[in-house]
Amino acid sequence: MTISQDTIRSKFKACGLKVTPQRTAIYKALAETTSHPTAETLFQHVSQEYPMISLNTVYYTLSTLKDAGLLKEVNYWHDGARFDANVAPHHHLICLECRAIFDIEDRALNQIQYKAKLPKNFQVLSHQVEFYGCCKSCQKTKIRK
Amino acid sequence: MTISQDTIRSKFKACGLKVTPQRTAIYKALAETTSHPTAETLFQHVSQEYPMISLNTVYYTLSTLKDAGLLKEVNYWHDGARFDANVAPHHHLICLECRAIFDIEDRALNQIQYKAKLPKNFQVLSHQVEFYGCCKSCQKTKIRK
DNA sequence: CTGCTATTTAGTAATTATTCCTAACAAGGA
DNA sequence: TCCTTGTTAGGAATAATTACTAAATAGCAG
Repeated sequence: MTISQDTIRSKFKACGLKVTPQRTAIYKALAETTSHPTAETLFQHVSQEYPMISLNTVYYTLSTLKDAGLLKEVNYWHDGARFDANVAPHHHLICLECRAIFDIEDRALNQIQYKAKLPKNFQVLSHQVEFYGCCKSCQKTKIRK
Repeated sequence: MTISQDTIRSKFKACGLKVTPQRTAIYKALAETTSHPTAETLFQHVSQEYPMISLNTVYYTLSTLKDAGLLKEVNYWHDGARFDANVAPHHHLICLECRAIFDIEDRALNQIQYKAKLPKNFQVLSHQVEFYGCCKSCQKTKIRK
């Protein structure tokens, strides 16, 4: 799948972002794959066309595009592992403000594996549902501001 | 909530793990909280009782207990962020072997927020379902071994 | 109870992913 | 065309984690 320069241009314009070659190349590379690449992978890809590009620029650009809503991080959490001695299947509420994690026990959520349409050639071993939002105490803090 | 030394001892024995004071303290700290702490947080907590403990030991222990199935990582992914230009709600299949990520579009999964029993005082903004397992090509590789 | 061995621990160094800082650069409006 | 501000490149700094190694110790065999 390809995406035209014009399409990218208008997306950037709509977000008030300048249309630079590097930014365009990074977004294009991401939009034309379904492989959910890392920053490093994108850097290597874009480096072929722009050998002078810096990894820093890739990070900066990804951050900007994310703030603009043009991309998402699959794994919201790439910093600091978080551990849990509760090894039974359960799910989580995650506060985007303070990064608190709350448990959810819900039988229906444990069963979704059997209700969703999943490809047969992928062997599913477990699953986990993550709800993102704002916890009770952060809601209060926000109002204060 | 507290967990007895004996309970911990028998859990370790059942997994063939030696019962050491440090390991016991780390597991106890984790099992007695629902806060999903980081390695650093656990280190600080256990340091109060064992001032000589090293952060390294905490990592080693967490890794060992994880392999033994006595704990889980909430955020399987704490390394390398992965990006996606598809900002529409969708879900993922994640291969635990090669870390490949595949998209799942499933209307039912998009709706689970309204079916699950969630606490009212948490403001949910979005959610994501992650299925973990083994992708097609890694299944083949495993058989070869 | 004693000694042996493999596992575990602590300490240090190395690695990886990411962010910070700054000066040069360039997109796009005036 | 010029200016302003956002963007880029490069180098340094930071944070989380892993690697390496020698000393310590749990738990088994005798």
